[in-house]
Amino acid sequence: MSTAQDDLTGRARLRDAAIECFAAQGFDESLRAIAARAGVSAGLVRHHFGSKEMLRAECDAAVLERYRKLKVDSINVPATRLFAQLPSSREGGLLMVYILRSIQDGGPTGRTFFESMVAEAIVFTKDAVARGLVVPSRDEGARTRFLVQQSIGSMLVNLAMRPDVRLDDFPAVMEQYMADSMLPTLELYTEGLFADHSYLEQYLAYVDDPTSPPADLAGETSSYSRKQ
Amino acid sequence: MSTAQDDLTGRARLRDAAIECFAAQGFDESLRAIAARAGVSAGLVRHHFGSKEMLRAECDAAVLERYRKLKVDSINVPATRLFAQLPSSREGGLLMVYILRSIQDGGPTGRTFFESMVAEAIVFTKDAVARGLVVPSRDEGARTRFLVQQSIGSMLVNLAMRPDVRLDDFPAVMEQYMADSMLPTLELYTEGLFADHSYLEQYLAYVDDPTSPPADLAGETSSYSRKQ
DNA sequence: CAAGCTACTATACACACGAGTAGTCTGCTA
DNA sequence: TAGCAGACTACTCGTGTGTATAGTAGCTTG
Repeated sequence: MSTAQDDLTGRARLRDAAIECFAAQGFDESLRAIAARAGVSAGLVRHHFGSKEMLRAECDAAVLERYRKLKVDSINVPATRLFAQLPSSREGGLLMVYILRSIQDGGPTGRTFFESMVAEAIVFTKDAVARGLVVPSRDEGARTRFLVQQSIGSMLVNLAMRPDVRLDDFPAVMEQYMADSMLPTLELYTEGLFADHSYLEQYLAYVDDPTSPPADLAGETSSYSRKQ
Repeated sequence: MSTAQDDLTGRARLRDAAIECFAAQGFDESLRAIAARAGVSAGLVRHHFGSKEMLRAECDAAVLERYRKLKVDSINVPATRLFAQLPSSREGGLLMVYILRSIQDGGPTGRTFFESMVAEAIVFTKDAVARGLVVPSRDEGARTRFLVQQSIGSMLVNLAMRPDVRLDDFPAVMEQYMADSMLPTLELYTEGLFADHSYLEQYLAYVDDPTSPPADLAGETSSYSRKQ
């Protein structure tokens, strides 16, 4: 077995450097830059991992494992929000940014992360609804998936719109995001956005009877059927 | 000036092909693939645009212009939602996907698109609040920016999680996204998510007096609503 | 002490991309 | 018909990338 000793040598240093480089710059970062950050030669990647693809696979696995570990470690430390409760520490911020990069990349790894989050959010939301903390939905699965998509997407856009992420301020990125989004999120989740129920009711009437015209935003004008 | 005639020749065909390739595959798509899609040689790019960067700059400008045009053309055709009302037609879907790719890319062009959307959403929301359609916020600017970030991010994640986008089904992508997200969006915007106001109140109390402990998720225990 | 293995470096190869150049074809004009 | 300007193609070049190979230092082991 190889845990503590190897974690000090090149292999683990290379993997950790790759995780940080991938998180900071994206998965197009060159092997030479990763090796330079690890303080080793570039050829060492092949010696230890065989290829860049295998290096990334190991990074993905390591991040997923650390993410699960961090999650179960904090399961008894309830956060103030439903989603994105973990990026407090540097480790959590790094993992979160890496996962966001994976989703931004669009590959199968990002899908795995995303589906994993959706799955755990579904059971979480189901419990919250059962306990009366969250209002029920007409389609729980669709709502939860949508909420996760929104939360992840919001963080992803926030990350992508930054000029450049310094390699060390992962927690700062996440903390500032939470500082900016906490109030709007709580407002939206608590008080909603629309002043009345007309849009929702009109949509429900429309899906129930597609011949009736759909809702119209500028409700004072004449509503004409848009399309079917 | 060159409009109708040149639109049939290589330059405009190349630009349109580049827009579709960038939207479908991202901005890493090679010039050869773009030229092949346009049915011309790769060297033509340099002849007409000078470099790939300049080609993309022209694509960005063209998309921005078409986006504005499509927006003002549909200003008298109110949509059913606040955001993302345009991707009905093929043109609208293509432009939307291109803009999403720009934001995914993270460059200055994406920032321009994003800030433009935030700016127009702010005036839009302000009007909606004044007309009583939307509930007011404690920080209108932050809320609107957050809502745009969420909407864009949700579409972006939805796009990124797809295995591959066919080059012709841009409207299908957007329509399916809207079909999946319409109900959850209307539910969330109309009915909110939390069953009561405790989380929001606790947060407001916390920011008002940071010495008090922050909110706790398992908050069904004591409801000390210490309102400011 | 010597053999051997492991971690590691340095260098080189193959490939793809964008960039650049020269030459050909086409259509208009005088 | 002659000529010319622009549209367009085919080819070459330099660079950066991932990959592969040869070789070296250091520690382990019989």
